[in-house]
Amino acid sequence: MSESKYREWILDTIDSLRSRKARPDLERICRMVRRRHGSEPDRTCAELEKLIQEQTVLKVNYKGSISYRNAAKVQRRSRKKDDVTLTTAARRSAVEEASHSDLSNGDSAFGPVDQDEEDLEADTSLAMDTDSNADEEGADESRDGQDRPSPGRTYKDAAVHCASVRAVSAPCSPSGTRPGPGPASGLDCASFQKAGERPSSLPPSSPRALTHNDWAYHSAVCPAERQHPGMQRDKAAAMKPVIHSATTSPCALKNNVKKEDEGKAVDSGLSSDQLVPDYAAGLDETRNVSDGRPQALSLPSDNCTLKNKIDIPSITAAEDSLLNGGKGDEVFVKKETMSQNLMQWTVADVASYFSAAGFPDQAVAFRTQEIDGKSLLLMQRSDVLTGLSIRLGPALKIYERHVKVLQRTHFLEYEDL
DNA sequence: AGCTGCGCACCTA
DNA sequence: TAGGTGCGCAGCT
Repeated sequence: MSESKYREWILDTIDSLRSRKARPDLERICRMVRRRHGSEPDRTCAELEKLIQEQTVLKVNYKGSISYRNAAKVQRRSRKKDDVTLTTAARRSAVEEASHSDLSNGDSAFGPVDQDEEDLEADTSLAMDTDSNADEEGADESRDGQDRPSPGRTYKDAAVHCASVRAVSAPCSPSGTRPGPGPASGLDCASFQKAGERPSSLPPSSPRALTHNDWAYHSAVCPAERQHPGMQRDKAAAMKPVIHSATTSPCALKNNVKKEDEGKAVDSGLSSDQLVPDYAAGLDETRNVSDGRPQALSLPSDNCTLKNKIDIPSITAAEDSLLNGGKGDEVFVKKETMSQNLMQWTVADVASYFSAAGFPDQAVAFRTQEIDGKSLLLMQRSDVLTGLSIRLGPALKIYERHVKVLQRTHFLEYEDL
């Protein structure tokens, strides 16, 4: 309701700014929305964040400053390359359809996501400092406590509050500090929503869509990393290895995955575009992984169908491998086992899974909503974010790290079989 | 003062 | 060459 209203306002505002050749940045958007509709900048900012998460709006770093794009329009731009990407994209289509169909309400704002990002996923981390982590956090705060008094807050304050991004992105700004040499570096942080976000039929705002120096951020998820632009690179670099080892070690994928990654590095050169969806989620995940949490997620219930068959890392690795062209048999086997079971998960299994994944509170919500394996496969982003009445933070993590991964893996496997 | 329109330069495909 | 983007400036309210 009010959300769609905001969505409309914000998109109109972005369009309006664009039409008058003004940069659709946070400040202008907030100002215009306020002037036209009387909405508080904070609120506008929060809503904008949501739209970014949905990819209805793309957040990009263009010529050194943050701009927002109406994803529905951006995506019209580049199709050619998308066609190329379709190879992989097509495979995901099933999942993607499921996860996006209602999300974007036809806006098809699937911008920043593209397999390119997947390709880059690993390496891109280097370039991603740009991001807006603080942003997210700020936005989250706004969301959590929207009533938060913002007396006398100016648009700029809001901008700062919501998009500390700017400060953060400064380092990679135009002045040439963009991480990484040349455009190739532009691609970075990709991964975040990497796979599965875009219906194959929507070549949308593939990275290419945002040309120039656009960097799309998915500002929703990934916080920490982005906050420290300076250290991000290092951090990311440091993490990379962690990711792999942590991810692969448990299973036989190890070698395959590693090779894939090497390949990725190369590929990334291609897609090097500018799109930089917040891939922090990935890093975030990484962190968890290294913490040893989700990864070795041994399924909780003893009687459940999942039992010891699944472990997040293996799924992820398998997926990565798959999405990147990996063909390790082991991967397939693993996945097969996993998704067959997924169809058989009971409500209790699902709850146990999330509980074991570190979301005990949210697991209750799944149980309450009677989400079993089949339902889980049908869940869309919006279902997870809003349908379970769970907090946005964990909801995002659950969706991006678990639901989406499970769905993707399941459908991919389905196609492969 | 703030909003709007737009010429123009820049950039990518 | 076409099309997207946005700076910078002038005019308007």
